[in-house]
Amino acid sequence: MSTPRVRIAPSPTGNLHIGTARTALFNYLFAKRYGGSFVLRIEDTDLLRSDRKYEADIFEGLRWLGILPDECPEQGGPFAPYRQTERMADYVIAIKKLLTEGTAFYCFHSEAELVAERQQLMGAKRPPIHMCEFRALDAREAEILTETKQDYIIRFKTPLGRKIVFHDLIRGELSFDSDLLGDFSIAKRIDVPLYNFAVVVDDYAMHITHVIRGEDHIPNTPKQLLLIEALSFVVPEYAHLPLILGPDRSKLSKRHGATSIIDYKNAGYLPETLVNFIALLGWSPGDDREIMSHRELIAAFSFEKIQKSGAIFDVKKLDWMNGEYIRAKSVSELTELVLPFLNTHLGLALPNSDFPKEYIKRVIALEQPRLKKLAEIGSAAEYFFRPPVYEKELLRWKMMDDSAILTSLNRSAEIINSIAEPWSPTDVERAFLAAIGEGSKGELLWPLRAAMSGRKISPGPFEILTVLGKDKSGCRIGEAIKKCS
RNA sequence: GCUCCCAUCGUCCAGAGGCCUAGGACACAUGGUUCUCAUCCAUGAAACUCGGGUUCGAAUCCCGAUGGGAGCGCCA
Repeated sequence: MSTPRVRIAPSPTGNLHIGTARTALFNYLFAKRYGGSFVLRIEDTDLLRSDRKYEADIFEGLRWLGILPDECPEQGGPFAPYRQTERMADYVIAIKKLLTEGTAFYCFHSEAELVAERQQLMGAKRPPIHMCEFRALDAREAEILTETKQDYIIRFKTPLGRKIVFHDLIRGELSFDSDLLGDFSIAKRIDVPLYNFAVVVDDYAMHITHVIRGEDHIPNTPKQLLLIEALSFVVPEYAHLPLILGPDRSKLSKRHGATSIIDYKNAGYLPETLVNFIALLGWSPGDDREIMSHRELIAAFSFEKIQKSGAIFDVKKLDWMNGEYIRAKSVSELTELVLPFLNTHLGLALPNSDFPKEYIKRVIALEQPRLKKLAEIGSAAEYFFRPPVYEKELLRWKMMDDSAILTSLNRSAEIINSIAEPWSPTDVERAFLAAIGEGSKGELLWPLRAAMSGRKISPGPFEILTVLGKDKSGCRIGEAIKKCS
C-alpha cells in the first residue's frame, strides 16, 4: 500500500466530543500504523454557525489526547489551506466545470415549494427526493434567469437508473440505487459550496486516500461517488465506523455526554484512559488485551477487527480503566497531575512551607489505590491539610459507650506519645498492635482513625498517623477527647 | 413513509463450520485479607433474537421475520 493520507473534517459548530474524538483516533491509528499522514481539515463553509473558538477546542482536545494531526490549519502542511473558507477558488472552478458540462444545473424552486413537495411525497409513501424539472432547462436560459431571480440553488443532475456500488473496508460491498438519490444540492451560489460537494473537492485536493468516518455518512457516499465521477477525481477507499451510542442506544448527543473532551480532562480522567477506552469501543486487538499503550494500539490496529454494530459508552468501565492508569503512575507523576485539582478544591497554593512537596507525595501515595478520577482527590484528602470537621457519633465503634470511647482515645494518645520519632508506618503499627495484644482492634482503631480523618471511609490509621506526624496527631486526638468529655 | 446499516452475558469485546459444556473485561453477588474503605485474591450468576434452509455437523454460511440504529436540508 502506498502511504495513506487520512483526515478528519469537523465543522467548528461544536466541541470535540467523544464521537469525533473516536473518529480522529482511528484515523490517527491507521495513519501511524502505515506511516501515513493524518490531516485535520476545518469545514467552516457554514459561515453563520462556524466559530473559531470551537476550532480551538477541537485542536486542544486532540493535543490533550496526544493524537495531533500532521497537517492542520495551525501548523500548515503541503496541501494548505486546511480551512474550506480559504479554498473557495477550487470550488468555483469545479462548479463551473459541472455547469458547463451539464452535470449540474440551476434550480429555481423556492424552499416552500420543496417542503410541500417532500410532505406530499412522504404522504404518498414515495421516497422524499427532489427530481427537479429545471434539470432540462437550457444552460444559457438558466444563466439569464439567475440574474432576475434571486431564489436559486445549484443541483447535481443525478443520472437515472444507475446502481452505485462501493466497497467499504469494514462492511464489504454496499449498493445504492441512483433513482432514490434525487437531484441533490451542491451549492447555494457559485461561490457557496455545500457539504457533499465541498468534501469531494477537498479530499481530492488533499490527496486523501482513505475516508474513515462515522456510519452516519454511509448515505452520503453514493452522492459523493457520483460527484467524484463527474469531476474525474480519484475514488478513495471508504471505512465507515460504527456509531457510539448513549445509554438509550441512540446516537450520542449533547443530552448524554457528547460534551467536550476537555470536560473529561476537567473531571480528572487521564488522556491515556480516554484513548485506550475509545479505541476499544468498536474495536479489539483480536485477543484479550485491554490496557494498551499508544504504541500497542498502533501496532495492533486493523480494519478487520472493527465491529459493525454501535457501541454504548459505559462510564463505569471508563472509571475502572482510569483507576488502572492512576495506579500505574509513579507517586511523583501522580502528584503533579493531582496538584491542580487539590489546589482548586482547597483554595491553597500547594506546595507551601506548611505542606512541602514531600508531604503531599506521602498523602497521594495513600490515596492512589482509592482514586478513580483525579478530581476526587480534593474531598478524599482534605483532612491531611486542615483539621477534620465531624460529629461526635463518628467516633463510636459498634456499641461502645462514651466512656469507652474516651478510654480508647486516651490509650491511643499514650501510645502515640510513647513512639520515638521519626515515625515509620511499621513502628506505629508495631506499637499499636503490641498494645492491643489479644484485645479488640476495632475498639482502639476505629475511634483513632475517625479522630484523624473525620471520615467513615479512609486509609488505615497507621498510615494516616505516620503522614500527619506526632504533633498534628496529638492535636486531633485532643479534639476528639474534648468532644467526648 | 422511503433507503441503507446492524444483531453473542446488563455493558464492551473474543469467536471467521467441528477446538463452544460459548472465553475475557467492566458492572453485580458471595467469600478471603481488614477497625472502615480502596487495592489484591478466589468463587458465582449472566448471552448466541426468532423461524426456515445448506451441511455428517451452524453462534459462525444463505433466506425470511422481528428488533435496534442511521440517513432522507438552501447543516456538516
